[in-house]
Amino acid sequence: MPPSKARKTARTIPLRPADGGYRKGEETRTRILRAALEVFGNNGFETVTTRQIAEAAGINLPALTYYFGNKEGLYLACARSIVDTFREGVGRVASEATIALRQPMDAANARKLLKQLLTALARFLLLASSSDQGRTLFVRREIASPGPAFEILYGELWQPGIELTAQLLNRATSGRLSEPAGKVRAIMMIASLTGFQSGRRVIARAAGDADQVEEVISALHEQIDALASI
Amino acid sequence: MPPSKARKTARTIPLRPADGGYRKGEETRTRILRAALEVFGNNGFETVTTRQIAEAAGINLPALTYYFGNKEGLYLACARSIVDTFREGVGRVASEATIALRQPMDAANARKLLKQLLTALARFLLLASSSDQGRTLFVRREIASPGPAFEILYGELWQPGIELTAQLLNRATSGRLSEPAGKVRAIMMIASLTGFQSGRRVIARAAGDADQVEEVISALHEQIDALASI
DNA sequence: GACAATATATATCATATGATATAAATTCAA
DNA sequence: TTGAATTTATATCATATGATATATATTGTC
Repeated sequence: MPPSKARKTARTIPLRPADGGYRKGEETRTRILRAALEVFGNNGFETVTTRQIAEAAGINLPALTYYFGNKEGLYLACARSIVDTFREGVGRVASEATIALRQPMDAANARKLLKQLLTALARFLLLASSSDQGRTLFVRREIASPGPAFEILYGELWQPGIELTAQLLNRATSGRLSEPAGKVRAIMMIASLTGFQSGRRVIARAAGDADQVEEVISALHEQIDALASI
Repeated sequence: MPPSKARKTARTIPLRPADGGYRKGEETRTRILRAALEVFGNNGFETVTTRQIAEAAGINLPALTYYFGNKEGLYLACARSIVDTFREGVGRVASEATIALRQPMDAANARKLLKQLLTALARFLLLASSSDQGRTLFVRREIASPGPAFEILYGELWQPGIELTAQLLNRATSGRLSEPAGKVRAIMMIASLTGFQSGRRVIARAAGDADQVEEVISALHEQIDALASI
């Protein structure tokens, strides 16, 4: 992290706005973003160099500044993009569960919603193309040791996700699982998913990707079913 | 990562051997190692600067070279130290389980060993002083996106840990859980532990640290009990 | 097709960083 | 106490990196 060049004055050349401009510019912008998502997915903020991203995107270095201001700006853009992707993937199910929670709900129904939510999350996380799996690593890294994008990812993904899951767990056990206890278990369940993605290296690729995912889902469903007899 | 200074010739001044030397030197060595463990625990390899470690250890920069050769040497020393600590913490239980596996074992007994193993791991991970918790982050980081210490941590901790757990799961279900399926679940269980440590921020500190750990253990025990009726 | 707006490329800068050469200080066995 | 072995400190280096100034090229509207 060499130059931290205190930026006293406002930047002379303002960065390209995300919307206006020529079409080619828009394309380049997304090219950079995609490359950055891939590279930042597998390596932390400081590990990645701007030149590395530029090369991966097939552009030159100043283009990065032109489109995103600086390295951190690009990193934050990645975080926001990741949030959007998660919303596309599991936002629907999450919203339905959130709405359902506003009314009374019997335990069996809560368990059903919980299964739907975690199944959707499992599929979204584990069936993503291997180049897309980096986004989970990105989130995990920021949550585990906060970097520039922590606020965004924690506030938009992690906290709401845990809270929703915890509430469903509370209903699923007819309140026998206290609120903090529900959070503990929510974190464990979600961590078992995201952690699986990183730790699966031990498993022979032969096992079959889809089979693994189904096994993961089975395990989660069993846990949820077991809640009935807590 | 500025100078990568190709080291053609052998180092002129050999690094201080880990054993011989004066007593003061030995103390300094461990001071540096402890500081590095703390700093590398919370930040990745490239994020951490050697000056940062030197300051944390209260020594000057060349001392780092003198004792560990270079940044990577220190990082690897941290990894080896972490392996040792894990062995102190859960090696006993793990060894017992490994030995027991050499003979036939009924499912109930396998579940008992599994509970012992995971309980020990949970206590070791989650009841560590907050400055010691960094070691789990260290391991998680290396497993998730391999760095200089991957080989050590994967080979000495992750793989054997997963494999042992998977075998116990296999016995605990009287073979109904196939070998790959067992590995999937082993990874999930262990990831739920290590991930909990990182993701627990959401939970109000008020909840009480020890209570959280007991809740984690309860959840694991329930999962293990549920194996009986798979 | 002209020409303002927008986008890309080249060259260069300042600095934080890992590392070393070298000198001064400390330890401890004899 | 002396003096070689060992440890600590000072000063300095080479370079990879984030960023900018500036020039050239491209786009699309009139």
